[in-house]
Formats: sequence, structure tokens, C-alpha cells
Amino acid sequence: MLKQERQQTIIDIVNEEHKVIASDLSRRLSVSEDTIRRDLKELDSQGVIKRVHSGALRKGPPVQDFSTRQEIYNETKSNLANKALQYIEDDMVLLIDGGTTNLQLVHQLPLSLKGTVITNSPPIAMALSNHNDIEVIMIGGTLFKQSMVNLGIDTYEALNSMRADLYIMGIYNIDPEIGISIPRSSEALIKRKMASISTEVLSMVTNDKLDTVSNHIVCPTDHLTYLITENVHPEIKRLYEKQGIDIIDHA
Amino acid sequence: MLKQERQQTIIDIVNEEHKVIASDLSRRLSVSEDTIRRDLKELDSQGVIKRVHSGALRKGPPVQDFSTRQEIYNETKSNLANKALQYIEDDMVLLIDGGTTNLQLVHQLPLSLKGTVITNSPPIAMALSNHNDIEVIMIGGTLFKQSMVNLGIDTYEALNSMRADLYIMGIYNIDPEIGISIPRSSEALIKRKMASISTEVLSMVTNDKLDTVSNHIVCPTDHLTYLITENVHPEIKRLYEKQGIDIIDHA
DNA sequence: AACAAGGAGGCACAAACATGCAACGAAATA
DNA sequence: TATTTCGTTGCATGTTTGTGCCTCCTTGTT
Repeated sequence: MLKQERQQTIIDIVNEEHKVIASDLSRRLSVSEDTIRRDLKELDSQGVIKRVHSGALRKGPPVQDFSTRQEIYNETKSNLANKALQYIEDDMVLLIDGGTTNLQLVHQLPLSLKGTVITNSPPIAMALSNHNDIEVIMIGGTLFKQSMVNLGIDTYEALNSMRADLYIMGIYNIDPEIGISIPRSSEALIKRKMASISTEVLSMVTNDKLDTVSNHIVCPTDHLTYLITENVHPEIKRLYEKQGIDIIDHA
Repeated sequence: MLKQERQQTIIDIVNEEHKVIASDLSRRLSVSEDTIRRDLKELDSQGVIKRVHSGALRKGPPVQDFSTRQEIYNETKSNLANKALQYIEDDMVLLIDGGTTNLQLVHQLPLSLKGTVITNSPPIAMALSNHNDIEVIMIGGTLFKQSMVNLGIDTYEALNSMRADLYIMGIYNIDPEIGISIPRSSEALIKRKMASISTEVLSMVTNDKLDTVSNHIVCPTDHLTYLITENVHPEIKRLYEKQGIDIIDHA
């Protein structure tokens, strides 16, 4: 990757996420922290970003116009994604479905990561366009625009001939007793199928989804291998661990 | 290979790929790196490209990843798209593949349009997220990142069970005698298949693609129903019309 | 105040670069 | 035909740039 290219990427990330941590950039761009520091220094002296201890900030108006601009980026989700990264290694076959948290995770995957990503979500596929060592396999179907994933019979059929090491499942509702649920039955079916063809299943949830339920059950919580959460009460943690799930909180 | 010829090739590659690495060019063009460096230096001093350490960048648009890259708004493409709109009606089944001109067309589709769009291009699918009365069917496959389309056996198989009223084919090279061609054989195969399941075929071409040829033939030009061009010489126009193609120029 | 995390500056090495020079072929000239 | 001239190319040379690692110093946190 060219230096100029990398610095432009840094600018884009800073503009999108409002702040960056040098060590995170190092992982995402697959260069040493020293190089990142030099880049940040340079960009700061150009006046493009504001260098601060341990990272950099976006320049200009820190005031966010929530009414007009839909902030896609969310710090909590980014933190969850960072936690998830430790379970992802070279040469894995990843199965990733939709959701903004999953999309954030994909953005934070190291550029040097090798492997295969299977997805039924066009935004996820597009976010991998710069990862030269990742083969992206898109699963077709009827695009469900609300969550930007392909669903339907074609999707189901295509999954029949695939397998994955790790399924990163986007979650809408989870309850330790009822299980994982979702408002649309078509999505529930596909998610269930995806879980069944994967060796391990990882999910990230923000607290607002914990202990909520919807109409259509995807699977019991014990189908999860890893559950990544914000800080949760130790009781709840025990409740999940009793089912054999590794629960990782952001402490 | 002549020097001038080689330099033109370099310009084309830079425009197409947005960045080049000197050592890559050396291999691709079978000349020493010294020569490439001399070329890049010369082209930079002409202001055609931006020279950087270890390679060169396209001038003008900053390097960005595909997901955020907005091709410089190109008035020509927009005009071609406007001409194409007249052939699109409610309740049609459209088949649309990749390319920036096709993407521009999709952006200009009326929000009220009803119908079905089949596509193997994630950006095209995403661009339709606000068209509530269009059902989007994505065709899966292996994502070919350079042109952002899904290709491969899965793609081919999926097309077997589909049909369309109008195929809007992205074109790279067209010549009245040789036909429509493209540098990658995998894309040629899929495009040929797409044409075969569609009642009509429409293409938009900018003048720089007229009368150019590449290695892999998609089909003869007479497979086209409509060809939308910029202003072309009447002779060329006749050449195509003789084959039964409606040629529409932007006069 | 103590300690870990982040940063500055120097060093080292490989990759990329500029420059001068010689070889080569094509066109022009004797 | 033989020779000259000239533009282009590849190679050898020393130089510069980019990057990672190391050491020592600074900052933020508890």
C-alpha cells in the first residue's frame, strides 16, 4: 500500500469516526505504530487532523448535526468489534451477515488479513473491496432493503453447499431463556441455516438488545460460541456462561 | 513497443486503477524499472499523473475506496443515462450489470418506478435501496473487486433460472465488426449468458470505447437492441443501423 | 508517587530513486 | 556502403526514502 494512499485512508477514517487510536490504526492498516505516528504527525502539520496523545481527532466543527447527518459510526460498536477481532485469524472462512455492528467489524479488519468471507449483505461485500487477500463470496437472493441482506429460497439453497469456520451473526434480540429472536421470519430461517453450517458462532450485542424478544426465534442462546457485550451485571454473565457461552465484556 | 504507446498505456492504467506501482508496471509492460521511472517523471511534468514514491496516482480525485468513491460527476454519462431512461417502463424486469455508467443510470431512475431489477453488482443493488417499488434480486458468486460484480459458476447457474425484458449491459470495448469485447473472460461469459436470457439489450457507450477491442469477445454487436452514444459520425451510425441496431445519439 | 502506555529520536536495512555511461537500432549523411 | 547522429533503453553507481526496531523520555492514570 502506498504511503499517500494510507494517509488518505487515515483521513477518511478520522472524518468518519471523529477520533482514532494509533494502535487501532496500526492493526487496521497493517503497519507498525511508529509509521502511524509518523503519518499522524505529518497530517497534523498539514493541518488536516488534530494530533492528540494516543491518537488523533477530526478537525473543524466537533459539533455534530444529528438532525441532518445520520451518524453511522458508533463508538460502542467499534469497541465491541475490537474485542471480536481476537477471534479472527488468517485463513479462516468467515460467514458474516448484515447489521451495522457487523459492518463496523469489517471496517476494522486488518488490511493484511487473508481468508474467505461469505456474506449475503452487499454493504459487507463492498466494504471488503480493499482487502486484497480476502476472497469474497456473495450469496444471492432477494434484497431485503430494510436490513440490506439477501434472503429467500435462493439464499437458502446456496448455503446448502457451503460451510464456515466462524459465523458472525447480527443480532436484534437476545434473551437468556427465550433465545435469539428477530422480527422477520425470513431472516430467522436464514440465520438458523447459517449457524448450522458454521463451526463456531460469534455475536456482538449492545446493552439495549439484551433481554429483549421478538416474534421469530432464530435459535437458543447456547448455539453461540462467543457473545461480546458491553459491561453487564455479573448475574447475567453467569446466566450465559452456565450455557457454555464465552461471554466477553468490554471491561 | 513504442515509447509514446507505452506512456499512453500507463495513463490508461492509472485512470482505470487509480494508482500504479512502478515495479508492477515494469513487469506488465516488460521494460526496466528505470524506463518506467523516466516515463512517470515525464508524465508527471506534463501534469497528467501525480508521481509519488514507488508509483503514481491518478490526478484529480483523491484515492478512496470503492465504497465511498464517487466517480467525478461525468456529464456525458449522465446524458447517456437520460437517453436510456425512455426505454424503461413500469413493471419491466431489468437485468443490470456493473460499470459506472450503469450505476449512474440507476441513480437517475425515477423513485416511483415499479418493477424488478436483477443484478450481480452490489453497488447497483445498494443504489436501489430507496426505490420502494422495485424488487431487487441479487445474483451471487465470487466478487470480482476490480469491477465490483459477482462472477463464477454460481452466477452462471443462477442466471439459468431467470429471464428479463431488458438487459442493460456495461460495455468496455465495442467495434462494429469484431463486436463487444472485454479484457476478462469470466466477465465475457456472464455477459453473454445475460444477453441470452433477455428479450432486449441496451448499452451506453462513451466515444472513447467506440472502435476499441480487447481479448475476449462477448457477442457480435447485432445482439444489441439499442446502442446509446454521444454524437458519432453518420457513417458509423449507418454501420450499426445496417445491423438492425437502434443507435441513439445525444444530439 | 508509581506505573503503564504513548511518543521522540537514532539506527539499520531494504526498496526506490537519480545520474552517468555504454549499447543498440533507426534514420540521415557522406 | 560505410559512417555519423540521435533517441531510447538497460545497467552500475551512489543517494534518498520509508519503515521497523530500539532506547530513553514524556504523558496520563491510578
